[in-house]
Amino acid sequence: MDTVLVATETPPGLAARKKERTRQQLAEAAAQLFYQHGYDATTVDDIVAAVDVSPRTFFRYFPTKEDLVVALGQTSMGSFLDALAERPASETLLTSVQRAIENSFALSWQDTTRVRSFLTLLHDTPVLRARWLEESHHNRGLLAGVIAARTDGDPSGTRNLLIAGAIILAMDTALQVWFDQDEEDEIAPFVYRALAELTTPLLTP
Amino acid sequence: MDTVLVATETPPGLAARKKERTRQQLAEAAAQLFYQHGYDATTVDDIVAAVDVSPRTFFRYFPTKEDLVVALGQTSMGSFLDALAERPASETLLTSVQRAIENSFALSWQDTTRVRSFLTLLHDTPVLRARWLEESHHNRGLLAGVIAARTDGDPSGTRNLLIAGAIILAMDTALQVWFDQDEEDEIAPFVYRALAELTTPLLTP
DNA sequence: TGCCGCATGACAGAAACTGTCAAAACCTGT
DNA sequence: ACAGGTTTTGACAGTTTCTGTCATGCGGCA
Repeated sequence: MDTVLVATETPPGLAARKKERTRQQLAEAAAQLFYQHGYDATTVDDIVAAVDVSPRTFFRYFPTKEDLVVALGQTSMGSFLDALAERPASETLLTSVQRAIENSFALSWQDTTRVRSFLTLLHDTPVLRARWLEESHHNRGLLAGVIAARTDGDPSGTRNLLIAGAIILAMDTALQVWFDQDEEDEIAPFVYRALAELTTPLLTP
Repeated sequence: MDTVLVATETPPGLAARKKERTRQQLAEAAAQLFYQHGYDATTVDDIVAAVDVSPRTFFRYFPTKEDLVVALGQTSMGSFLDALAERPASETLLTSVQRAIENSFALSWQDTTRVRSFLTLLHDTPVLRARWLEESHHNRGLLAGVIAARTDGDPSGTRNLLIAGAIILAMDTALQVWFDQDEEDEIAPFVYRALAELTTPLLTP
């Protein structure tokens, strides 16, 4: 996908590595503090104090405090879209989606306690939930693009937008239902079940 | 539209009316300013100056500046849920939804320029879009409750959540598509078409 | 080593909120 | 119409999030 097999590959360099490290440290510190004291009770000053950078620097990494939720929720939507794009258009979209999930989300769903922590944070922080929904909305657009490439090629067509939305909806709903039941079962089956149930939703009397 | 023919009716009282009036004035002033200068360029001070109340008072009516979007987007979701709840469970959910829409949303969708203004605001103000999505998320929960009452009575069941989500999804998508095409056609048909297309989404190869 | 560029820190400041308390407006009963 | 109780409002101080700006410093490179 990007620069492969070039011998003189430039390994990110010290500066780039340091930058990525700071970003990770900020996200991690924020996660701990959020999970411990809650989102509102945690100030940006608290976060930067834990990493020992200036508040100004924080906002160079994250445009807003809310945007941390995108870093914390780093599910592998990118890999999912890549995986889906590579599935043959000859198979059913439903199976393509399932295969793509197996090679992307399924991995991040292994760590159920991590997922549960994140969902808990979303559950009782409306402003973060809003920001997360906006992220889902964005991802829906990307997904519509991938689906369009399989079919008629129109990423703004009603049908493709609907299908993309439905897939995101199934994932969201499945996570919600998984979250509501307290068992620490695997997450993936919930998603597959939700996807299956979507195929005949509005018809029953 | 208000207080007709009842002599001894307790008309909300002077205070209550004044309060409602202030709320409306704030929302209206905000709408004008937002549409004219944009959301970010409009400060709370600007809004309260137009209505001549103190900034502190504004936050007693709207917890945050973002919450204005709920007042501006006052589509008749309440009436829709009421109307849907009164439809007989014997008819298809799809037709129940259509009938309910005819008696609620269809009316507010008449004013296409108003709807377009609102959608434009949502379009280029991510933070408002996020807040609006959160509102939709909330409404989805209410809708799931109404649907549950028609069927198995479990508002947290996967199926009911999915169906509720799908209906909201159809509306959202329809509005989006209507917004993207520039014609000032009626909105309702777009929604009905989206609802119809949802009945067989994931099956095509 | 010396130069360039980008990341950082240290301000100052705007804007969105929040708590608190006194003044004003409204409502109730006489 | 008026007194007393309740509710709403305004004023003020303070916190928190976020932004512009500029000087300093570190990493990259000749």
